[in-house]
Parts: sequence; structure tokens; C-alpha cells
Amino acid sequence: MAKSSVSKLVPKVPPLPSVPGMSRRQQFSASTKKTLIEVAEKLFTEHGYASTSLDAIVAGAEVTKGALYHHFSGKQALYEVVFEKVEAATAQSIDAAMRETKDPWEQARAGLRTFLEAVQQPTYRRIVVQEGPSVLGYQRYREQEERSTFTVVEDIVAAVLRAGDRSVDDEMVATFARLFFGAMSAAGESVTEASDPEDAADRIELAVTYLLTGVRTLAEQGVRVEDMR
Amino acid sequence: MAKSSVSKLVPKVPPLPSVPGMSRRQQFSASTKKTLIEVAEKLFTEHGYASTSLDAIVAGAEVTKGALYHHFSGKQALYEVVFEKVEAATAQSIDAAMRETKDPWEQARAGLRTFLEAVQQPTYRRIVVQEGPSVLGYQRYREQEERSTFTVVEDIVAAVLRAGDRSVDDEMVATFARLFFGAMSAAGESVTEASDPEDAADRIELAVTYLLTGVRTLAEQGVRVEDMR
DNA sequence: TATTGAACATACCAAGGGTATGGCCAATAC
DNA sequence: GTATTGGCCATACCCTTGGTATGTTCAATA
Repeated sequence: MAKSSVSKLVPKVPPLPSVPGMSRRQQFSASTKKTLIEVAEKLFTEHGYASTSLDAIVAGAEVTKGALYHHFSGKQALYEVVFEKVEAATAQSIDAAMRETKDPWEQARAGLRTFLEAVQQPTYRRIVVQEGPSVLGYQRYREQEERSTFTVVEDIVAAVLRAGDRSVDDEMVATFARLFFGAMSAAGESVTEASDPEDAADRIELAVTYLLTGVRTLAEQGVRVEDMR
Repeated sequence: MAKSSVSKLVPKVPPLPSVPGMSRRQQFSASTKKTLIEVAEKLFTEHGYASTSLDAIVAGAEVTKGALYHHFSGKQALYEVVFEKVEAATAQSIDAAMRETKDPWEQARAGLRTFLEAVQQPTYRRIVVQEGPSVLGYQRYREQEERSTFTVVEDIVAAVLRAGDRSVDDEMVATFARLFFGAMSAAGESVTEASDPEDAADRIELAVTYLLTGVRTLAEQGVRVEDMR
């Protein structure tokens, strides 16, 4: 019964580059927390929230539930941390892509294209789009979303809209942003599930471009959103 | 301990209008199944899938788990039946609204408006939009969807697009339909959650009208989707 | 050196989905 | 009319799993 009861407080690979402001103990702690998050992200992506047991997560991280519940208040809280991490990464990548150019229309195209790419990533799809609203509840889902990716999309939409019609108010911008955000999220699923994803992505871009061109044309003709009433 | 062990095979209210083709036993059975579905729909809508226990469902239907597992293979199968029921009802209501008029553009507006209304119903929101993809898995979700509501939306989109540009193929129609479907689904959540839902719904309609007008304008100018390449 | 508390491990509990089994009675056969 | 069968459902039980309660270790501070 010499069951190897190793790994007490001795991670197999101690974080080598000693972080200045942290004690050894704090570094070990941060390491286990980080590992838990990473393993959870992987398993949640692969099997979904309900089908991923905490036992599987702690086994993957080579710790026990005691460690998990020390760092997180429960399964949902852990999921929320993973969710935020994925959201933040996505928002940042979109933001970076937009800074490549200065022209509003080109920024918009770059941003939307990057968003379309992001929304095809398995992790973002599963954790944010597919299971986010269900696991977090729509309220919290939306709160999180509005602190990262959605806001980026909203900025894009605002730039496009106001380039042609400076009279649209913030609420109207938010409305258009909601529509675009929903459209692109659905597009991501559609593209990924298609028999020829690349072809599907091209069609999405084509359709979005057509819609944007329509908006642009209306703007050039002096037709304002308010004129629709 | 005279615990009333009633309701063996004696429903409190036997289905009065004797259905011709069914025996009494079959009618009782159908009644039990129907009740289970109705109770499940109610509880799933109010508390969500995960937070609704089978015990709560069978208690609400005044039966036991034996009855439930006789009619359904499990919790998810029951959910799927509820899902189909909700989807069918929604598709039918949209379809009915569209038959009110004959003009393609008016049909489209009527259809989209009805869809926007449907997508605000608590049952459709919770069971189809919010938890559908998560509970059924995206694959099955999409299969179900394409057998009812999505197809109706697709027909609307096809009519609008081809009214201006007869050259768009089926795949392109499907692409636009995906975008619109996603946009409207997200819109439903947005509207319901808004402080002033009516006002929010008006803005959605305004935005959609603007986008459609853009499409219409392009079509009138002879600009085709393929020209975007 | 003593003490404290962060960072875990271990053992346990209760809820809930699913299963195995059996009983009852309407429908059918004879 | 009697016997038999199978659909319909109830009861009892199992097992996974999220969560909790308690114990243990050891680095950091006094």
C-alpha cells in the first residue's frame, strides 16, 4: 500500500523564474490556481459544462477538491473565471487587429473579420457562445460580455454608423451592435459546422459586406436611421 | 397512516370527449404524457434545465418517475419533446402572420415582427434560444431548428433577397438567413432585458428596417451580392 | 522558538438522474 | 366467462457528483 502520496506542497515543476513580489508559497498557490483554470478551460471546451466533473478537473490538475474549493467558491465560479479569460483574450485580439489601420471602414472590416475568426475557435464557441448564457444565466452572461468583446464590437458599429449619419444616438448604436453581435455569433457556429468552413466564411463576409454597403449607400444619400419611422 | 394512495390508473378528470380511435387506456396514457410535457415546459421555462429535477416534474404531474421513464428515455429526451413543441408553435404563428398579406416586403416585415415577438416569449427564450444549444448540443439544436422556425425565416429572407436580385443562390440565402436569425434571437434577449421593452423593440424594428432598406436600395441600383467580391 | 494562517488533503453527505423489479388492469384470445 | 398478455405505471435502489466539514502541513511572522 505504498500509494505514492507525493505532491503535498511540492509541485513537480516549481515556477522557475522567481517572481519578485511573491513569496515561494504565493507562487505555488498561483501556480495551482492557474493550472486549475487551464485544465478547466480545456475540459469545459471539450466536454461542456455539465459533462465535466470537478473530479476530472482536479485529477487533470493533479490536486484535490480541497484545492479547488480553496481557490474558487464552486463549479460555476470556476467557469466564470474561465469565461472571463476567454472573453478578454478575444476582445484583445480584435482590438489589436483594428489598430492595424486607421480608416474607419477598414477598421470595421478588420474587426469584424477578426471577430468572425474568434467566433470559430472551439473554446470561444463552446464556453462563451453556446454555454455561456445557459451556465451563467443571461444576466451575468451579458454583464461579462459588455465588459469586453461586445464593447469592442459596439465601437466598430458606432464608427461605421456615425461615419455616415452623425445623428444616431448611443441607444441606436447599441441596438445595431446587438444585431451585429448576434449575427456574427450565429455565423461562427454556422461556419464551423459547414462542410466547407472556408467557403462558408467567405459567404458570411460577402453578406456582411453587402449589408454594410447598403448602410453606406443610404448614408451617402443622406438617408438617416430616424427617417425610417 | 391512511395516506391517500389514489390515482392508480384513475386520473381525477378522465378525458371527457372520447376520442374515436383510442381506447380508454390509451387515452389515459396520452393524458399522462401530455401532462408531463406541459409541466416540464413550465418548470424548464421558470427554472431552467439544470435546476429542474425530475422529482419536481413528476410531482407536478402527480405521477412517479416510473411513468416518466415509460414515456421518455430520459431527462434530455423529455426536454427535446418540449423543445420541438415550442419550436413548432412559434413557426406556425410566424407562418400565419405572413399569410395575412401578399406583398413580399410586407410579408417580410410581418414575419420578422412576429418573430421578434416570439423571441420575447419567456418559453421560447429560455427553452430554445438560451438553453437549447447547451442542452441538446449544437448539432441537434440546429437540426431541430431547421425543421421549423429557421426554415420560415429562411423563406422570408429568400423572398426579400430575390425580389431585388434573382441571381443569389440557395447557399447565399441560407447565409443571410443565418445572420438574420442570429440577429433576431439576440434582439429578443436584448428587448426583454431592456428597461423599456417596447421602446427597445421599436428600435430593433427601426434598425432592421434600415438594413432592409439598404438591401432594397442596392437591389434597385442593380448592385448584386456577387458584385461585392 | 512559538504561533498563526494560508494552502491544501481526506472523508463524508445529500441531491438527483437513472435502473431494476414488480404490480395492476384493460384488451384480446379462446 | 375465463385465462393470458402486455401496456402503464409505482416502488425501491444504485451511483455519480457537487458541495461541506474537518484535519494536516508548513512558510511566514512575531
